[in-house]
Amino acid sequence: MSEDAFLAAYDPDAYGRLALTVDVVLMGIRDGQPAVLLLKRAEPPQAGLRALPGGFVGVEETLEAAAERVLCDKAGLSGFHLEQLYTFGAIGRDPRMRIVSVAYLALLPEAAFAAAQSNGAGLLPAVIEVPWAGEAGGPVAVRAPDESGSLRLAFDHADILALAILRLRGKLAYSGVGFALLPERFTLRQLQAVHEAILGTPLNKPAFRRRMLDRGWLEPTGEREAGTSFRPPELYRFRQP
Amino acid sequence: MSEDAFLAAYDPDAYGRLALTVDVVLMGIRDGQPAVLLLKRAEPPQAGLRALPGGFVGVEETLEAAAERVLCDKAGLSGFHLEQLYTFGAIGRDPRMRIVSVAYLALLPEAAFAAAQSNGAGLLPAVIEVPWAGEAGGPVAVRAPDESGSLRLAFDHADILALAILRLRGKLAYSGVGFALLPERFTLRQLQAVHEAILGTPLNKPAFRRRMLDRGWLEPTGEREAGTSFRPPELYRFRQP
DNA sequence: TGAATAGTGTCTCTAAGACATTATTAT
DNA sequence: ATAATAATGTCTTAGAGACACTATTCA
Repeated sequence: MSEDAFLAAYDPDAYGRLALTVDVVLMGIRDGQPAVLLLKRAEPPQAGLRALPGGFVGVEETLEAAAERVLCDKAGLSGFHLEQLYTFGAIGRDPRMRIVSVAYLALLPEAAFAAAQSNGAGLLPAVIEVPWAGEAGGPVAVRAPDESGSLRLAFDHADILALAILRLRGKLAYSGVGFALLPERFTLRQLQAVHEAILGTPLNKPAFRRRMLDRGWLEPTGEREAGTSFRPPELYRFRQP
Repeated sequence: MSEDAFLAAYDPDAYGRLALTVDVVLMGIRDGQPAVLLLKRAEPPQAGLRALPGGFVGVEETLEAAAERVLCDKAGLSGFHLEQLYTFGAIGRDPRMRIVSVAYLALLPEAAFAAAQSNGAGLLPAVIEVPWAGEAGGPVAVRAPDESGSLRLAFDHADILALAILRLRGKLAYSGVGFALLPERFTLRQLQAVHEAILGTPLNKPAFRRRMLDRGWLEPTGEREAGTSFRPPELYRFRQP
């Protein structure tokens, strides 16, 4: 049957219902480590587990608009880097009903990440532990800051988070995503710290500087960081090449 | 409102309906050029334009299963490389109703690509013209083989196709996707031709051979291509490292 | 002046491009 | 032998890692 014929004969009530949601990975750097903002589930199923903030997609709402709405409603934020990750549609991923979820990744600079906690409806930061050295990915552990045990994530949210880190790692080298985790003006040291946190490995300082400067991504502001001790580093700005 | 509260109060009939489909980019190499299998739309809207094969996602059906069903129903094929590309959810992308579509990319070796024409329900090959030299992407043109004018694609299918090529280009260097476009046994020349067709640029032979062999992806079969003239090239097999 | 951090110079090593050369087969 | 294509050797160049060095500021 052709798509048209199917569509012409399609009766939405003849089949069971299928819901579409977005889940947003709100990621930032906290104390030099990758971190994510999670809700603690109050109700069953999976009460007590941490979950990514999410919401249903309205019929007259773009997927991206739905993700922005979640970012605003749950974290009180707007205007940050947002990109689609992947769509999760396993049959039993939500025990209540068939829910297909489009996962989004939002990147927050340190200040916005902190602000989301005060604004937000119960969003709590969790440190992302990255036990794998940087290849094909694998399971990801999260823990509450200053605690040792790892938190369990609801539904398939651990998979979503693992994909977010993986995507971020992959895009870090050839795209400007790293800058979305920094304030408007930043030092090269801060930029390198962000890259090291995401990649989970130390980087070579001269090579890193060369790469970044040769890319043409960095615009020197001429200003230097105030209030620091010793030689104050130069502040740079991100310039889309 | 929390996700749970929303869900508890959620009445599927209180809102308008939103449909979920999959659209599949069936891609292969034809006469040394990237090509895609398209349906010619018989009915309005956009009758006469070419469209990607697609179908609705069943309530008890995985997204990937839906894509495989399309691959089987429309092209009579099964078991080929299939990966999710992106989810398209713009409001007006389909004029009939709100349809969110999860795009998939299927990669077919030359034989399967040809077979899909005879098996299939009106699938026709179209050559993908890649006018951009290899950077950030852009509009993609398709034309019928042996004709010069470019075909118009229905809905947002040109965007989907552009993303498919872009994804393929990006993954070619560091993943084994290229092998999905070749038969089980192939020569290094054929492999290089596939890479050149996808990237749209000639490659250096010794460097290409070194890269491929050093990767550990290639297993020599010890056999050589039969029926060719002059020195017959060695046949290799893809081995997941 | 010394401590601490910012920033650079330089050597080496690896990998890719360019180009030429050798190898193998059919006629 | 010659033609045609497969496969390799080698030189050069670009970029990354390692490491040591210089530069700048505060106490």
